[in-house]
Amino acid sequence: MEQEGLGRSLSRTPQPSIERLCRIFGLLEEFEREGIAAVSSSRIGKELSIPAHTVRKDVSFLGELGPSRLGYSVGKLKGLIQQRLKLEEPRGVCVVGLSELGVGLLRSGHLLSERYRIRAGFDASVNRLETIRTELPLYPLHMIREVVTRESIELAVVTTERSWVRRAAADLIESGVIGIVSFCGCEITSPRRDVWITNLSLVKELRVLSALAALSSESH
Amino acid sequence: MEQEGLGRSLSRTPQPSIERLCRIFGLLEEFEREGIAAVSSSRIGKELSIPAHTVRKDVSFLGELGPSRLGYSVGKLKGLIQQRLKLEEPRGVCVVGLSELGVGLLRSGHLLSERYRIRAGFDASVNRLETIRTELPLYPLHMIREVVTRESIELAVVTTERSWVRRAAADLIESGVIGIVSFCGCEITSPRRDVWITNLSLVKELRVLSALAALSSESH
DNA sequence: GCGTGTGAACTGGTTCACAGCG
DNA sequence: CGCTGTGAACCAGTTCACACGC
Repeated sequence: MEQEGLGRSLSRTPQPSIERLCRIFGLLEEFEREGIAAVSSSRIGKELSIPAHTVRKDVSFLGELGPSRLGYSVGKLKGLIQQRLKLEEPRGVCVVGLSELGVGLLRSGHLLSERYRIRAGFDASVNRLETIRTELPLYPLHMIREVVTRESIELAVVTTERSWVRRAAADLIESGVIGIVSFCGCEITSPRRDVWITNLSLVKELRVLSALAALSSESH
Repeated sequence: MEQEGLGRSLSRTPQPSIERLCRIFGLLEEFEREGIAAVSSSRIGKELSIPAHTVRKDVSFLGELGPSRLGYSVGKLKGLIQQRLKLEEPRGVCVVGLSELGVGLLRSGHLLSERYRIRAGFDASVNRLETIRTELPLYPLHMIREVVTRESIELAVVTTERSWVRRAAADLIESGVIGIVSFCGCEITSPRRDVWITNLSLVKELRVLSALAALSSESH
């Protein structure tokens, strides 16, 4: 006797599938905006460079979608992903480190889904804080714990310089953040199993691209 | 009779290994800066959350490192990765799309390795171009082909809004770019096998983080 | 026909385990 | 002994192949 349908847990879904489902979700939002009502696994696959059978397999991890064999209903599939991946509830976000890149992210926050509202910015330098013109509340680094707790911020994007990241991450985690995107050029690892960290690095991406290009051209 | 040592091609190295090697390379640069001369596979692994044997396997794809059984020489390993992954030659970079995020990236370009120099910025709006204060040369979008060719720019970071990405990517590719990092919130795919594209999206990362957090807490 | 859903088969990348060297 | 290097074993995730519904 096992749990069925809605109740089944996704905990044994492979992480790559979860990531693809998040990408699919973003694509479905676009389709919805364009007024497209139904979409096939192969269309999704083409758009995201994922084989159609992989799309179908990923979707099948979500459980029952109900019958409809002429492509997925954009709305239904989007709703299902949202529900099963717990993407419905809005989460407060903060930006830590307000150098050029940090400010850029802060200011482009309106491009994020409205589910991820930027609620605060932090920087080590009070002088710096004063020069930044924005309507968002800005605070010095040492107020992370107070503010993150008060505003129940759950996600953070960190763009400080190397020497500050670990400290900032520790403070964030202590204040109950559940996920961190680090964009500092160095990598940090999570000290706790219940806090997830993603490291992004433009240099790393540029390196991978040049390596791939160089290696693929090398083999004729 | 097969090719040996220096000559062996990396073309059958798994792509995940190539990516890890690029991350290892970044770490080694840090170690070098800190004056650390030797480092073990387990140290590297701990720093990057990669198992030590995977680090060793990845390194072994590079071929001969020469004998030294008490950890890797930071300098030698860095040199080897650089050479085998063709990371030595500097590559010109441009930023396409100068909204908040684009300007942030443009302005934080000095944080990139000096191998990746930003040589130009592009935006659709001439008005916008005029308001941006920078020493870097800025151009309207329609000059991509001319400028990219002239300056032999090989890599691009694109942060335009959705509707412009594909056009911009097409122009970039036509002008000989070998890799594109798209940071537009939507995904684009490469029309050519010899041009590599990486899609980055902050929203996607935030979604993955909340999904992982929600799912892992769900299973007690 | 075209499309999804899914157990079963497969495979590339990871992991193991141990030889070899300092 | 610790640490690298690597063929062989393994397995998670992908891919296949086919049942079923429109």
